[in-house]
Amino acid sequence: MNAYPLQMLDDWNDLKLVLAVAREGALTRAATSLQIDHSTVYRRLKAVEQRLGTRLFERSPGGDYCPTPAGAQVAAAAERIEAETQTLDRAVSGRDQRLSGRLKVTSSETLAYRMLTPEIARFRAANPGIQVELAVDNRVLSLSRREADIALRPIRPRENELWGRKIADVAWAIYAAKSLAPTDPADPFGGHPVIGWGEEVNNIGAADWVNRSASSERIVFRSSSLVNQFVAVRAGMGAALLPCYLGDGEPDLQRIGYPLSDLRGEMWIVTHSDLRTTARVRAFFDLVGEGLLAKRAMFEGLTDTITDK
Amino acid sequence: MNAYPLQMLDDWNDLKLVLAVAREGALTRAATSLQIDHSTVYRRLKAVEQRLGTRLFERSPGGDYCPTPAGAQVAAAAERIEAETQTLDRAVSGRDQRLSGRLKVTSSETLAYRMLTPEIARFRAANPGIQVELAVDNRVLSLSRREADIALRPIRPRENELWGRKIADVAWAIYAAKSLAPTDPADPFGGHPVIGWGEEVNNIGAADWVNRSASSERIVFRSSSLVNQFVAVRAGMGAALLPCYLGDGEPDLQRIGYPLSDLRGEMWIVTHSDLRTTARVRAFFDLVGEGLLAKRAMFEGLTDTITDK
DNA sequence: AAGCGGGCTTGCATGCCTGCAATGAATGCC
DNA sequence: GGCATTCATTGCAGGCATGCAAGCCCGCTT
Repeated sequence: MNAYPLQMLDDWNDLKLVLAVAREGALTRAATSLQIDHSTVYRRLKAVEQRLGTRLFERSPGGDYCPTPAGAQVAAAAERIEAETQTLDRAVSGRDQRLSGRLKVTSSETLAYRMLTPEIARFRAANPGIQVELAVDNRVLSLSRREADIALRPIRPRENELWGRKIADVAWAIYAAKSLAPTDPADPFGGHPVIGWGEEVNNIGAADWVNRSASSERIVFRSSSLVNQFVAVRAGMGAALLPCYLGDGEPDLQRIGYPLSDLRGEMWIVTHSDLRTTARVRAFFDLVGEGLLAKRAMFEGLTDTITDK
Repeated sequence: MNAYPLQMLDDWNDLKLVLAVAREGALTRAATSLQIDHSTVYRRLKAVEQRLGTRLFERSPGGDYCPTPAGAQVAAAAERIEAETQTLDRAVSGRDQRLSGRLKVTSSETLAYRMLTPEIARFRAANPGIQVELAVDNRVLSLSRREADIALRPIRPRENELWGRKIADVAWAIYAAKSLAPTDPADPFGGHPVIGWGEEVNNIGAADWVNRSASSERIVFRSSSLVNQFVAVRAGMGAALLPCYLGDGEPDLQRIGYPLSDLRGEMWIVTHSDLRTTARVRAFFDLVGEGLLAKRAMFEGLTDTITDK
């Protein structure tokens, strides 16, 4: 004579499962997103539908799982629950005072390539208990969804649930290999062939500038990766617009002209405000933040002799 | 280089676990409420706290688990999630068009004793695929929390998330054993000793009436169970106020006086509005509802010869 | 003070769930 | 038209969480 509710959904993980299938539209993709096997998804979904007595997805041949009204309803609820757990996850992590555990950092390619790795090495030496995971990704990973704990970004964060500090201004300049003799001092690119961004790249200040300043036929090599552009410059392929912290550190390169005053960006180190009290996040902010701050001159293009004139 | 969020709470059932422990305040009780073993709760909670890096409960000796701020936060979120799943559970059950599965019905003691069981037998015969579970409980089980699918209640439902139909008015009268000779025709209890409710019973119309109408010393036997009172009447212990559907069916009893016009109640069959489209709920409403409706005269006290005068 | 009882903690064997791998089916592409 | 790819489905073996049972600690009672 118990009064316990008769729950069909007594396993809350089933909701997660349904959500994943609804999002991905296929068992296999849902499985990879959940980091479990296809067959498990298949069997558990079957069990859930049987228990509920309702079909949650319409199976099209070719493996297309389209949610039924019931399935959509379940997925919607699961989505709300997911948001709840994400908030909770950050909140409880904010109480974590251990200097151990995982720490996921994301940054742009170039920053990782030139500036960040030595700082992380220092951090690791000081905090051997913390496993650092560096996600180099030119996409902006979501700190709210906890795709990373800390981001190093070339833009000032707008969302006010984020929290961070400015590292430095970022100066940009044109670079070419020293072995390449300038042919036209009046041209911003020194008369060299130009290395630029992919045609499809928009809304990035540097890419827009290059597209405006060099005619399409001058651009002999395009890459959406700044590191690739950098390598191309070093190989003497032409001139490219690079952040000074990337170009100045390379002895074989030289600047063509001064840093471009209208391209100054800002480098920020950012976390979610819920995580700023987490011990390992704070430690990273302190150590790496200070380390990068010490290299401020590098970011701002003040180390090169040209600017000293 | 995955961009998957780093979730500490990747197992949503952990939230359920924490909620249960927070609610019960002890591992053992939490375990029974979850219908799993103590040791499992112990180990899983330990694992969760370790993964989160935060203590969720303060252990007092003597086994008192008091939530820390973090634990309270988790429990609060879990509570919201629970509400979400309960809503969802009803919603998806509302789509269940099978005439199979479980069906939990709750009713008062007396109704089950006298009227309901034969109806359920009829229902079972008509729907052999449905397992009926009858929770006889004088507490009002929550249909919203899905402690039952269907309730038979002696009061008109107030909450507008509930849905139901009125079966009949319920008449009450004083009954005594036929073997007991009435001593005082002017007294509502015929001069007999009185059988009444426990002193602590309030807010039940019948109980209040008896307490008002009979002095405390006249009441020779008290029980919070109407069925017990009924048995006592049958044993010749005295007179009691009983619903007519309970008293009239018993050949050894006789009414003392007419049904009390100021105690007419209403018998309702009720479900959650989300469940009214569920096939097995609808079937129960149709079959049992009709069956009880056919016995309306019994509820309204119209079968006894006294009222025919 | 000693016995008792409730609740937490831990070792051990079982069983279920999971991952793996093979099979089958369907679509798109060359 | 055949091949390659993607996805669903099912048999099978291993591992991990679970339940069971015993041990332990603490507070309460007599």
